[in-house]
Amino acid sequence: MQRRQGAAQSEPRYQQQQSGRLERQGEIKRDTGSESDRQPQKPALALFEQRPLQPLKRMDSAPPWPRPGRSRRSAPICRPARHRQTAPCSKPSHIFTRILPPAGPAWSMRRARHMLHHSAAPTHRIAVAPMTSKVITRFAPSPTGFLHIGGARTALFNWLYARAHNGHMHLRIEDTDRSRSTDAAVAAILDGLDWLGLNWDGEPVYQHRQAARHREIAERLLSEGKAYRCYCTAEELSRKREEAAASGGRTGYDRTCRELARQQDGPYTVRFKAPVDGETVIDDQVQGRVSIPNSQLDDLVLLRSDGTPTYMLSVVVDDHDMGVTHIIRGDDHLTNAAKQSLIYQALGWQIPVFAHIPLIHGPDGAKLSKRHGALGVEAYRAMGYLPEALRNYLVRLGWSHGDDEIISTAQMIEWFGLDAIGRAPARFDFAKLENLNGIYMREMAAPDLLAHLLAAMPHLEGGPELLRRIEVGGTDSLLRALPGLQERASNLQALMQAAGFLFAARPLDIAPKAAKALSEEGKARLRELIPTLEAIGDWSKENIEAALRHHMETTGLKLGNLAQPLRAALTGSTVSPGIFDVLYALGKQESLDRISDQQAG
RNA sequence: GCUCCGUUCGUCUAGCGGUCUAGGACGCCGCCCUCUCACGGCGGAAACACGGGUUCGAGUCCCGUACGGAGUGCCA
Repeated sequence: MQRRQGAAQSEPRYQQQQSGRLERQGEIKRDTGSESDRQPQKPALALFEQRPLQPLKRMDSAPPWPRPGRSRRSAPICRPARHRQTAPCSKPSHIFTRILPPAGPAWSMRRARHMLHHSAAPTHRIAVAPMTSKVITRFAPSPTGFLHIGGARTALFNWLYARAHNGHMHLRIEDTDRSRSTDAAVAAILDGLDWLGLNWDGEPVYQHRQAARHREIAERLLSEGKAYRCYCTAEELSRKREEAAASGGRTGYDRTCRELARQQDGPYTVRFKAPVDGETVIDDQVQGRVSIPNSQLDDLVLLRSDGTPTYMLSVVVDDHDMGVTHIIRGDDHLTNAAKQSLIYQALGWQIPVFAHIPLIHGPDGAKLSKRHGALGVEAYRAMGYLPEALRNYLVRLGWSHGDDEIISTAQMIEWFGLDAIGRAPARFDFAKLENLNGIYMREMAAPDLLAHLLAAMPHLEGGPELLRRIEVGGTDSLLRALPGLQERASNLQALMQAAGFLFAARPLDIAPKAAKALSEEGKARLRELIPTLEAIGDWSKENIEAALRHHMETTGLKLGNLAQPLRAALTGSTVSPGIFDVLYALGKQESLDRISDQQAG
């Protein structure tokens, strides 16, 4: 599965183990009540002893059996070990791997950026264990709001996993709750994924359209005696729940209707007949082996009293029908996985591989709320972040590959694996995103950055207006200014604002601070400079700089004395790219005109 | 309440029983570069939640405590 290369010789045994593990998934351990009948938990050590003895330390390849997870309390034997660096690389090193010193001092960011800039798509795919079936993941958002950042990361992980295994990622819109689903939300999700570059395979599946199929499965369960009709009303249920909560008892359904002898009149829901005792085990690729007492699992509702299917039924049926092999989703679904396992079993269907990833928290450690960061991805676009930077930031939230920070999408696909996902929730940190975005912006070739900027401008604050001005003035000056601009901005919004002076109407508005530089003395210096500038034939950066430096030599001025008034006159601000760059970007005529404006004013 | 999950610098993380005097990144502080602002370079402060246990040896394994999170719907 998410094995990496380097352990080919131990593959068969691993496979065996793997399938054995899969079979155990979702199994129900019947609790007979008598101590002697109870299956004793096999200690980890006993399992090891059954295996051929091999030295545990310093192995050249990963051990063929799963090793204990980090702090798995229930059963520390299920999680495939992380073995990232333990296996020797059999394939030609990837560029990043190659330049990473094994244990040396930190390599410079400059070097990282260089690599980022020059890295090509990997030519060698990682060797993965042969799959019995193609990997199919899915992203299944409910269209009750925008695509928030946590959902975006879930989508990313699913996308990455599918791409890494040459599989497919499907998109399913979970809209079984018709009253809360909106078309606008669906559009926002599609648009958000599109912007983030997370393309899905095939057509999106709209869950509510499968309702007939879901109902059919519920009927089947009913006829097989694995589900039953429940005539309790919603009011009764909520009253019982409140009472139970008040008395500190179990809050689940009390199973009043489970053993009803015959059908009654009136509306009913269809409930799943869940096992009452024992426990359900799920083998999670991230959380490890988790067992949940069946007493915690309810006789959940499959069909509402109006005949519509609930989420719990729909996911199982759809995931099965869509051939989903790996379910990667937020760990708020962990207990659902147990419930769903029971349904899979009742239906005799193969249980997919589960991977429940921890949620993203806000800066204060609490669950993300709209107040702090649970913005839709379109908000990140509006703040001027690059999709590839956001992807890089997101993938590092909970997943890591050694000390690597700058990870191109091609590298993510090559390196991504479920085994390197952490179990602790991460907090969202704008400062780091901003930094990452700046790195990506600086590394981008000017024409590419220009394309990104232009595409983002309709979404930026003040972007549409500037866009109109750019349409009139053309992008030539912008393209010339970009190299100087791009290393001064860490998001497109700031970049756009910094570029604003290029398209400002004459005479410029001069900021108060800048006005100070345009004292009488400053203006006089500019006046003296005019002939020098006029004399420049070929308006190239080199010529401009040479002319200015010559001018300083003859006048005895320092660059600082000249640059600030010039900057003020040219940009109306005290902050701008290097003054030679500004002159070059603006062009000869515009530069001279702006200087003249100040002489008049 | 019950069930499940988690806890390494402020934040994201590396760590797979000895190589940990705990590494990297962001942020912060200082210095350098410099025409402004940035970029960049160099340096610094900063963490194994707590208590037991296992072991010759624990950040790493086990148990407990504290704290945090999730679930506990005719929501998804």
